[in-house]
Amino acid sequence: MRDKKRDELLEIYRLLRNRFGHRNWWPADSSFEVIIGAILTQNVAWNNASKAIDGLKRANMLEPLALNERAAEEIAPLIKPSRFYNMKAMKIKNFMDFYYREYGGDLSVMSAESPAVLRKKLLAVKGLGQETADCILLYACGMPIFVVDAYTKRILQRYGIFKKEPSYEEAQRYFTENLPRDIELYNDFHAQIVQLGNCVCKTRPLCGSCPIAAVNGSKCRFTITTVHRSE
DNA sequence: ACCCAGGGCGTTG
DNA sequence: CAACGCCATGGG
Repeated sequence: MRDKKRDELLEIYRLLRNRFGHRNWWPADSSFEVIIGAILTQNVAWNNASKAIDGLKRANMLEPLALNERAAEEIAPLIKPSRFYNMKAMKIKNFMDFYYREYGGDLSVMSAESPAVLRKKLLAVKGLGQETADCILLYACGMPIFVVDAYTKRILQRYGIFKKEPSYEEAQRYFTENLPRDIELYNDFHAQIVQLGNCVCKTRPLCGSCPIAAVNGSKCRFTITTVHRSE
């Protein structure tokens, strides 16, 4: 059947959704907070990023105008829990410069760009890579862009869809070419994958050294029905 | 005392 | 392009 890949992906999503319920992403009070959160959560547990967000909020810094006026040195101490805080303060700074220079600090103006153009512009901001840019496009701008992370690539490999871990582009292409162009599906699918990564068994089901979710010749089901929730 | 988290950049080979 | 080192906190 021509829709075999599509059905397989939808089956993975169904398993996850059935296990975890709708994830209702992105966890934030505003779209602007999504953008800052996307930077702060780079290579760190969400718990840490969340603390950094609280730090900004307590200083009344999680607003475009306030954040735009502050130097990176003033932002850094507020986001220490997010790890790599000096780098991330500079990344936030770089984004704010771009945000005001190009769009006057107005998200609706930025969101009026075409997804392809905006993606390219975001990637030109130092500190925003593909995953961060795509998180902004999908979760802040509501654009139909599938977000790939380390877990996503591992799923494709451990399911045997790819023999080795695919590149970001390969993984993204696989999802967007085989799934219906459905923003809500893109939204929750990625959230489900992250939730799976946060589950605890012996080790995390999708962590690099997980013995349970390793390829075993047949299709890996991640022991979805047997892993425990981390929450 | 480990290990790893919802990455990205700069530098090598 | 792949494979590194670097950035440098907090929870299990």
